[in-house]
Amino acid sequence: MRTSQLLIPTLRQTPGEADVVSHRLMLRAGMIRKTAAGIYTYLPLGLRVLKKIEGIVRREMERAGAQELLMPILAPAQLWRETGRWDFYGKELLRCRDRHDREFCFGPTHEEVITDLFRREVRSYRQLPLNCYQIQTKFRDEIRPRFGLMRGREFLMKDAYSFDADEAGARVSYQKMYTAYERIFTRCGLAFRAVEAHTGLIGGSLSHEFMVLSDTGEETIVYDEHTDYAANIEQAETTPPADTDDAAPLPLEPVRTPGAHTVRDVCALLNTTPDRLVKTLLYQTPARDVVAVLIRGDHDANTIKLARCLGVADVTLAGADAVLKATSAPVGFAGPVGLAGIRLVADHAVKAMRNFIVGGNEQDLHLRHANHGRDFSVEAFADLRQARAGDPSPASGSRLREAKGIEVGHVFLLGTKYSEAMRATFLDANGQERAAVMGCYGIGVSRTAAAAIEQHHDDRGIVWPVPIAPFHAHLLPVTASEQTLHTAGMMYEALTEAGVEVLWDDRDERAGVKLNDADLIGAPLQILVGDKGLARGVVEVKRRDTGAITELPPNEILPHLRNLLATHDLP
RNA sequence: CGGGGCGUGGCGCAGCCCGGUAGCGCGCCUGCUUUGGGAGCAGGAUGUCGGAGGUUCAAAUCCUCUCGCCCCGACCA
Repeated sequence: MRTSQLLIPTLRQTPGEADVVSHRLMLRAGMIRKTAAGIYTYLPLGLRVLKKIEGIVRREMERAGAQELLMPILAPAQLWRETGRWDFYGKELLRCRDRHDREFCFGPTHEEVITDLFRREVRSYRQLPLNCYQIQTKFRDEIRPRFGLMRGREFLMKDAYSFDADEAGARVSYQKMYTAYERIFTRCGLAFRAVEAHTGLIGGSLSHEFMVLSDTGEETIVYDEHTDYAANIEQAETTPPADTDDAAPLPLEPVRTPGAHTVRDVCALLNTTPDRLVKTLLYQTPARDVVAVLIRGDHDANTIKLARCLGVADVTLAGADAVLKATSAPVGFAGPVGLAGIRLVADHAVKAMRNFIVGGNEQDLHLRHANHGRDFSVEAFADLRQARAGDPSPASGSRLREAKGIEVGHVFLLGTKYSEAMRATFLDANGQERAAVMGCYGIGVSRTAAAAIEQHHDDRGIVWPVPIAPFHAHLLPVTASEQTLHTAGMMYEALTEAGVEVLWDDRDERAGVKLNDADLIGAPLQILVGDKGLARGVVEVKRRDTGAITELPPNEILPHLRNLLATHDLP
């Protein structure tokens, strides 16, 4: 296509709203423009990239046996009430009413709608397994949209839903999607890692996230260098210390700790280290009950694990007044000894400790040489802390490492959560009615575009991987002579005819402007046509990634381009 | 929702503290010269200073309210 006929409003300066690389470059390259907070218009260049990613996703979905359909963007409240998510999903679910005052929501995900379709249309096990997907705009009313397309409110997503007759079949479907995702992100040219994940608002029993590795990622993952083990840090299991401290119990001893309400303060005052302390954290459940959890001083609590252990939907850190009420002390002095009337659980690292320091449930008081079993008892020891780099890997025991990632895909084995709630059943071979076993599988298409830029850029602009580049080649006449323009025109026709996606910069601009825009836009190859080269009968093919230039006669360029575009050493 | 910050021409910003009727760079338009990494000269256009109210002889500037946006946090897939 010709630049003069496309809306590609490149910017020299970065608009003030953009902070992260992908956001900045997408604005500057004229790919997107903001319409409202977290809501963007895709300009021609941006849309071409989305279409490229969609194409890869479609091919791999079809290969894995999924079929495409398209569900509505609005869903009736009634369906969401059936699964309880109308209330449970919270403010992220954008709701509206029609002229008859009927309630609807903008679909943030489509389990309800697809399950409704399934229960209406599928009767027999003979129709299973079934896997349907769509590529559609989703809306989630995020608390804080940010980073451009990385966390928008409106975004493009591929979501797939599988229905199987039994758990074993569902696991096969899950594995097929997992494999398809690996192929998709590999084909997009991304360095990624599949990690064990928690299931959040979607629910289910087994889940993996596909993380594009990038320092700007919002997620932290831990991984084992020596095995396949990798997990979202929120999900990663921790193992209890191998050795139990076998010191003889010493008598419990109160110690004054004026003003020391943090682990650090107490350690400084008592000349010890955080791993000799046990902090008592108070949380509130949705039912407003206060619960206490014991965590070693150098560890952090994991609220997802805690909520799971307590059997509640979620927990939030208790406020100062709730702490005062439960412990009769200000924040910073809570302890398990003599703490009555509330549930008390402990991280399994605490089980191995002896003679540790705890809060005294009184202002400016701590207790030394506390021991569980003797001075207090807990309801349960469990994995309740956040994993961190250096922890032993659950797979090999070697030390876990940490990395940042951008979640671009997420697969869930749902089980029968939705099919039971919505009575999505079928008759099995014995004529028995059974609930379908489901899985669901999402890919953030627009987020993938942003993640690709985070991973593939330099200080001049975007460096697109070939499969998702908006154009393969950028044709740049760098002089204004008749000869140059004529040659460029001929090459444009010939290359386009041959199926190469060429963006022809036919603007009346200086070479510098064109070259800078080309670097910004980031097509993998640039074709420079100018008087200098033509005097020797050649044009130049320049790789965007390495800057390497090859000189060739115009009529020999096609095979060279094809070769470059096909090789994997391009980004 | 808590904390911080910002709304001044298409973009980036100054001016605000200390009120006197708006300026710079880039871009845009015209002409001439230039033309292989964001040209030079000359001329020109573009601003309800986010909105409403108030104080004042006078408000971009001070006060109140309001809308929008960005960053950090809480939150989330």
